[in-house]
Amino acid sequence: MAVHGPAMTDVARLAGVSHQTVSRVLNGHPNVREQTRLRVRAAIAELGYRPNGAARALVTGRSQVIGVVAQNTTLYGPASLLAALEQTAAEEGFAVSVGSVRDLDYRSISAAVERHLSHRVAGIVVIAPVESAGEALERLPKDVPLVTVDGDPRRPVPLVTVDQVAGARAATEHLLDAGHRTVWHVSGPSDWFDSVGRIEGWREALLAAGVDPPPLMQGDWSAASGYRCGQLLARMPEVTAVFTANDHLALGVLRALHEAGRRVPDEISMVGFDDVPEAAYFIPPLTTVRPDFDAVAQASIQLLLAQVESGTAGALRQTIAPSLVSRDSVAAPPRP
Amino acid sequence: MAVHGPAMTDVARLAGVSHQTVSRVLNGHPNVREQTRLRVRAAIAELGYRPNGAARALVTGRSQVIGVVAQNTTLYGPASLLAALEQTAAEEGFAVSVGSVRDLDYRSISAAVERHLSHRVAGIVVIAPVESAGEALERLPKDVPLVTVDGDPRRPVPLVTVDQVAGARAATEHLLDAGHRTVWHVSGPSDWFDSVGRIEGWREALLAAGVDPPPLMQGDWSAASGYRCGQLLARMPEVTAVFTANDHLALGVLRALHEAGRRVPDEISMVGFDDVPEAAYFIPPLTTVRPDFDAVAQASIQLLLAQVESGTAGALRQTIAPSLVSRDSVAAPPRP
DNA sequence: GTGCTCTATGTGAGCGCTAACACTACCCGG
DNA sequence: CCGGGTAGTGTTAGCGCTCACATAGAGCAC
Repeated sequence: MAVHGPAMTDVARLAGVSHQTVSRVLNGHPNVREQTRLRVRAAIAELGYRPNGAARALVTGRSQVIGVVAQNTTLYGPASLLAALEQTAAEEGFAVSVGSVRDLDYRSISAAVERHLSHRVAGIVVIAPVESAGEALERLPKDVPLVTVDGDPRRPVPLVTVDQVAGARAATEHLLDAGHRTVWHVSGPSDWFDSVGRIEGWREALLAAGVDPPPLMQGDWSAASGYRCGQLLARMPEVTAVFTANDHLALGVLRALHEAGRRVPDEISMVGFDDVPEAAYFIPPLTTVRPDFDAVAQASIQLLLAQVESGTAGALRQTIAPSLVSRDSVAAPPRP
Repeated sequence: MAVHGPAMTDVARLAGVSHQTVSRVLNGHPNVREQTRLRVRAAIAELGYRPNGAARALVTGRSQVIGVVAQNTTLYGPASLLAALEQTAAEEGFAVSVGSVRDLDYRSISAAVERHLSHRVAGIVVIAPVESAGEALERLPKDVPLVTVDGDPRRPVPLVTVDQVAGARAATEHLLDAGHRTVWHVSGPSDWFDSVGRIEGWREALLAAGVDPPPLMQGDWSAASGYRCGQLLARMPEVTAVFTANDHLALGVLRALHEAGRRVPDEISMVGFDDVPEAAYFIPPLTTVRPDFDAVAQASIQLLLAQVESGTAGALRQTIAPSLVSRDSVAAPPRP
C-alpha cells in the first residue's frame, strides 16, 4: 500500500531520454521530435505513470485545483451551482476542492480561504450570498485570484450573479399582465443579496405599473416559513397574486392556501423562483423563474482563469439573465 | 500577484531556530522547549506564514485531501451526503476534492480516480449507487485507501450504506399496521442498489405479513415518473396504500392522485423515502423514511482514515439504520 | 570550412518541506 | 569523574517536478 508509483525519471529511463524531455511531452511543449514523443508516451503507458501534482504544485507555486467556499450546499441553488462549477472546472482541467462553512462571517470565510491557500489552489470561488460575506472578502489577501458568486453588487470584487432584479421583475410583470391589480411578495432572508434583488425587482415592476407595493412578507427560503406566510395571505381576500422568492416558499404557501380552501390558480395566482426539478409537480405545477447555473459557473471559471493567466486581479463582473418558465399556477384574477 | 509568502526558513530565521524546529512545532512533535515553541508561534503569526501543503504532500507522499467521486450531486441525497462528507472531513483536518462524473461506468470513474490520485489524495470515497460502478471499482488500483458509499453489498470493498431494506420494511409495516391489506410500491431505477434494497424490504415486509406483493411500478426518482405511475394507481380502486422509493416520486404520485380526485390519506395512504426538507409541506405532509447522512459520512471518513493510518486495505462495512418520520399522509384504509 | 541559426535534447539547481541522523548539553549512578 | 542515557536542537538529503541554461547536431549562406 502507498507504494510510490513510477516517477518521471523511470519513464525517462525506459524511453531512453532525459526526465526533462518527459516533462516536455507531458506539458505539450514544442521542439520534441514526433518519434521521441511517441516513445515517451509508450513508456508512460507501459509504466502506468501518473504525474505528481504535488511536485508540480511545489515548483510552479500553484496546483490545478480551484477552491470553492460555500455555505449551505444542501439547498437546491448552491448544490446546483457547485455541481456546475465542478463540471466546468473539470472541462478546463481543474479539480474543485470544496470548503463549506457554517457561517459566512469573516472568521469562517477566512479560515476556509486559508485552508485553500495552504494547498496552493490556483484560484478561489466564493459563493457569498449574504452581507457578512462581503465584508469578509475585502479583508482577504489580495494576491490570489478570486471570484465571488451571488455576492454584493456594490463591492469592487470580480462578481458573477444571476440578475435577480430582472427575474423578479419578469415574475411580477407576468402576474400583472394576467390582469392582477397588485402582487404580493414572500421574500427570503433580508441579509441575502438574492432576496434584496428579488424584492427590488418586484417593487420596480409594481411601481412601473403605477401600483403601490403591498407590505412585504419575509420568509427564510424554507417551505416552513412559506407556510406561515401563506396562512396570513389566505386570510386576506384581496390577495390574488403572490410571487415567492423561491420554489420552496411557494410550496409552503401552496399548502397553506390549500388548507384554507383557496384554490390556485382560480383564486390566487403564484410564481416562484429557482425552478427546482419538482416544481412541475407541485399542485398546481408552478410557474417560476429559472436561473441558469451552468452559465453562472462558466462565467465564474472564465473570470477566474483570466485572472490566473493574466496575473491581474480584475474587477470585472458578469450578470446572467434568468428566464421565466410558465406552468399552471397563473391565471386571471377571479371576477369580484 | 502570486507573490510567494514566507517559507519555513523565514520563520526559522525570525525565531532564531532551524527550519526543522519550526517543522516540529507545526507537527506537534514533543521535545521542543515551551519557550522555543512560543517564539516559533510568534514568528509564524508575525509573518503570516502558511505551511505549503504541496511541499508536505511531496515529501510525505500524500496530501490532507480526500477525493470524492460522485455522479449527480444535484439530487437531494447525493448533495446532502457530499455536504456531510465535507463537514466530517474538515473536522478531521482534511479538505475534500470533488470529482463528479457524468456516468458511473468504468471509464468515467477510473478517470476521476486518476485525477484524484495524481493529486496524491490521502484516500477516496466513491458514491457508487449503481451496478456499473461496482464493476469499475474492482478494476481500480488496490494501493489507495478507498471507501464506497451506497455501493454493491456483494462486493469485497469497504462499504458504508444506509440500510435500505430496513427502511423500506419499516415504511411498509407502518402502512400494514395502519390496517391496509397490501402496499403498492413505486420504485427507483432498477440499476440502483438503493432501489433494489427498497424493493427487497417492501417485499419482505409483505411476505412476512402473508401478503402477495402487488406488481411493481418502476420510476426513475423524478417527480415526473412518480406522476406517471400515480396516474395508473389512481385508476385502480383497490389501491389504498403506496410506498414510493423517494419523496419526489411521492410528490408526483400525490399530484396524480389529487388530479384524479383521490384524497390522501383518506382514500390512499402514502410513505416516501429521504425526508427532503419540503416533505413536511407536501399536500398532505408526507410520512417518510429519513436516512442519516451525517452518520453515513462519519462512518465513511472513519473507515477511510483507518485505512490511511493502518496502511491496510480493510474490507469492513457499516450499515446505517434510517428512521421513520411520521406525518399526515397515512391513515386507516377507507371502509368498503 | 567557418560562422550562424535553429531544433532537439540534456544538465543542474532548487521549490518547501519531512525524515533520519548527528550533535550538544545536562543529569544520573557508580 | 567518567560512561551513558535523554531532552533539545541542528544538519543533510531528497521527495518529483519545472525552469533556465548548456550542449549537440543539422542546415545553410558566404
